[in-house]
Amino acid sequence: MQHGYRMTTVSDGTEMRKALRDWNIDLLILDIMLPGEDGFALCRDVRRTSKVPIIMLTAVGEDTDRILGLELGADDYLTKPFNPRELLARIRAIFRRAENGTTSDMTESSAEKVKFGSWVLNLGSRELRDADDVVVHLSTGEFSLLRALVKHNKRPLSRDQLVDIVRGQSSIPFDRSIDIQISRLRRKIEKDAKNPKLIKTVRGIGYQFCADVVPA
Amino acid sequence: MQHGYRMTTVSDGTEMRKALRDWNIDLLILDIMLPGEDGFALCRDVRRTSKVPIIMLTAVGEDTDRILGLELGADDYLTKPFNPRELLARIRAIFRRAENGTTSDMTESSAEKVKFGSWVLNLGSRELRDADDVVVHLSTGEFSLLRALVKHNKRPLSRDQLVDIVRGQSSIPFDRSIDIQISRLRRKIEKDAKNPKLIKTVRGIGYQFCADVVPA
DNA sequence: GCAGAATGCTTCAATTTGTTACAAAAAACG
DNA sequence: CGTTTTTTGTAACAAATTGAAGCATTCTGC
Repeated sequence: MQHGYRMTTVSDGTEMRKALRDWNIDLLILDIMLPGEDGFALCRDVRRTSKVPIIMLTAVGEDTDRILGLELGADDYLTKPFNPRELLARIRAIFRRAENGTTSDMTESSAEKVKFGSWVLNLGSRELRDADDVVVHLSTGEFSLLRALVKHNKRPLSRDQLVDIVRGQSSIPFDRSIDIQISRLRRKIEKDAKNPKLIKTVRGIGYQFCADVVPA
Repeated sequence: MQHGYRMTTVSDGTEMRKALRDWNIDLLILDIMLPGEDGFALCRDVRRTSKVPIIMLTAVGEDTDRILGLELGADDYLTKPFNPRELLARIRAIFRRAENGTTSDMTESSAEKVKFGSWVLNLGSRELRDADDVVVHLSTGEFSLLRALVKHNKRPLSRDQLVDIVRGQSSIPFDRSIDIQISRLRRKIEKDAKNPKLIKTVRGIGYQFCADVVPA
């Protein structure tokens, strides 16, 4: 324990992943110059599964490196040699920002099941159940779309964003496929597809999931 | 609009406070070397009333300054000369962190619902309900406009401001589209559209939302 | 009251979105 | 493999939304 923080030191990427899995890590300080794996690769890798704040640490002070680190998902960047007090200040700044937020780990913050309206969506088994616990079948695309909307609850998502999330690629200029999927999804989950309460259209922007989503 | 961000430039502390009051600022980039007030004082001052993220910007690269800035509540610190791409990366990093969180403004209790007159406007589900809890359908544009008016309650807003808020772009010289949207909105929410009580016209200026808005 | 300006509002065309029907693609099955 | 079923996307059209044009109305300062 130092300055109120408990810390664990690891020596390579494998140990890091183990620590992330076995402990509740609130902040990661990542040295780019690790033996074995490259720090950037590690950073990007962590970002795929977790939102844990990352401070990159390195002797290299080049702009491009710092930018690359930040763009890969690091939250801050510090160049060696650094003043320990500055590190501490940056750690505090990050926690101050995180205070508003939820838990940082996507894998556990996103509960296995979520509830909205009278529906329960099981994200693991990809099952959607109504109030009577009856499964409503969703196709792969419909489930992905719904998951994306639910995940970014109450935030309008552009068609491009949705295509990107659902299909993992940017869309062609006049792609209407998302509209059709939205239409199909609405037919399944909205009581009145003409007056959608869950998936609303934001004209000129895209779509927005409007219901409260709570872990269930 | 640049890189998806809309920005406003101010030249001193007074203007900054005005902008913070009149607009919904999501991020503050603060140059320490301001004329008049000291950047550090300003930073601490902003922190007293708001959680808006702050990036400090300065030519002084001394450790002590950077630490002081962070300890005063800045979220990040950038030394001039800086690479614009790094600033952009840091801005994105801050928003990424904030994404988990709630609204950044303490003064605005993150009220999901607001009440005015006999109406209840749910900002999350984009629904407007009357005294009998009946939903009155608003188009995307109507909702955006109403949200803008409600947000800047009791303050006259120019057409330019409204277009800017609603459509995220500055308007062309003789843009009357806001008038038409106002007209449509009045028809829906005013008891007597000829004698508007909620949305009043401020001749030569624009429009003003006059009712008391309270969290509900 | 009058002229000029600002605002209100109707009409209508352009754009955006919703949905149906159908074909292509993919998956499941034998 | 070929067949069947399911899923997905395209084309086409319907519906909703929006803003421009233009005239009506209201307001302001004489």
